[in-house]
Amino acid sequence: MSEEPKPRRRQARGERRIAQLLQAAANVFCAYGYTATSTNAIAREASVSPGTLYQYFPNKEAIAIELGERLLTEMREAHGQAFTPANLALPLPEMLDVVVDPMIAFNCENPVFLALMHGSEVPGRIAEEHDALHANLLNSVRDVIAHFAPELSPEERARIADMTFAIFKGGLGLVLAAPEGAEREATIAELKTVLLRYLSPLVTVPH
Amino acid sequence: MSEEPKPRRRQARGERRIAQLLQAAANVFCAYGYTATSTNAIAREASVSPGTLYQYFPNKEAIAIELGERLLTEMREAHGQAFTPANLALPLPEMLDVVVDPMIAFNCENPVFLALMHGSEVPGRIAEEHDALHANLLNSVRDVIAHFAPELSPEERARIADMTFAIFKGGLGLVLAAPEGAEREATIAELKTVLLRYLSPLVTVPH
DNA sequence: AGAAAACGCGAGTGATCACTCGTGTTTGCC
DNA sequence: GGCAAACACGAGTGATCACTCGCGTTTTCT
Repeated sequence: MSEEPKPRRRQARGERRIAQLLQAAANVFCAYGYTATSTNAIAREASVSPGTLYQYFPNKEAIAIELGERLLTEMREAHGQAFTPANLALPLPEMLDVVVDPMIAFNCENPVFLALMHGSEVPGRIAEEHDALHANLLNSVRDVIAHFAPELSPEERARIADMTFAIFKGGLGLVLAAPEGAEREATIAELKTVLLRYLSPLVTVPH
Repeated sequence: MSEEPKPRRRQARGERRIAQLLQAAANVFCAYGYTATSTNAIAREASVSPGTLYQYFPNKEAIAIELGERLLTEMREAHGQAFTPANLALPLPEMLDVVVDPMIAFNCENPVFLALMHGSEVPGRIAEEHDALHANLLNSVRDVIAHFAPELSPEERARIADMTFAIFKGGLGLVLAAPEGAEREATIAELKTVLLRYLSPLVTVPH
């Protein structure tokens, strides 16, 4: 039961290669999907030989795992910053702004996140972690809804949270498809309008 | 320029095999996705040898094409029945019922449709046909919105139609994920609530 | 400087997959 | 019944892909 069976000494060059390989993997995963992407294609995108790739990752799945874990960590940070008690106390329209904007921004900067998390073709490990994150996000949304409409039954709250999240995911796809600039901003505004119109009739607590 | 280069005489048994193979393909595509599905797996699911499969389809892509075309034809029928002038003249809540219900029903009966049309891993031919269908559906939605809110600018209408469709797709995923029965019905009702609350403030024409 | 270890390479290897082919069986037609 | 065509089979084939290995280069440590 040794704690560190492989205390591999890694040089700065190695860390750079890993980042470079993960960036290349993100690009090709984004373009062709996980299954259709070959490890040689990742190496080529990174301008590196296949052998070099396998110096840093034991197999193809590990690349997606590492990429997924880094993205999930970032996502959890964005999630934590978005769903703070202070933000939750805001009136509904402002609350939507401070919760939706960071989530949108994260996905705009990391389009591979959706690509990896969405497909059912991803390795099991990521799917599990994604499910956990998904459950966490849903719980946060449930809490928000409970805060604005405490008299709803848990079943109703759960259903509304599911629907709210589904709307967000659908709108997110539109936002990512829109060209950056005014059109994207308009799409984001429209998404917030949808959420506001859906949720505001539920509010029974004055702010 | 002969019109029928291969007037293959097909027996009833052959037609049955084709249907059987397409059904099997639908099952495995649905479970594992197009890319991860092997032709041998399709043949096995259909209790048939690989050679038999290739008697009816020239290659793997052709299976997805044929399946996709049959589904698209059915979908177009459902679409045509849903967006009739008579239905369009209904008040908004009833209009939502008669348009949303057939679309939901089709996707519940053919879950492989979403699986094939959604992934970017599908062969190009289906993606093209799907884009065409998508554009048609969007146009129909735009017409509906123009009917209820004629004073909106075309850009606004387009954006609202895009968002409406995105909401529907997101909600559709939830509906398919819900177990059949009361829970699914409740999810469908919730989806209609979303659409109603989003669209009703736009209505400026009395019915 | 010199040794050890990390880095880097790319042809090679075994497995898997889409697809074929030679052969045997069933069906439709006279 | 008998013939031709459609149907059915499954081991085999070439290509592709994930992954390896032997060897040369660069970095780090003393």
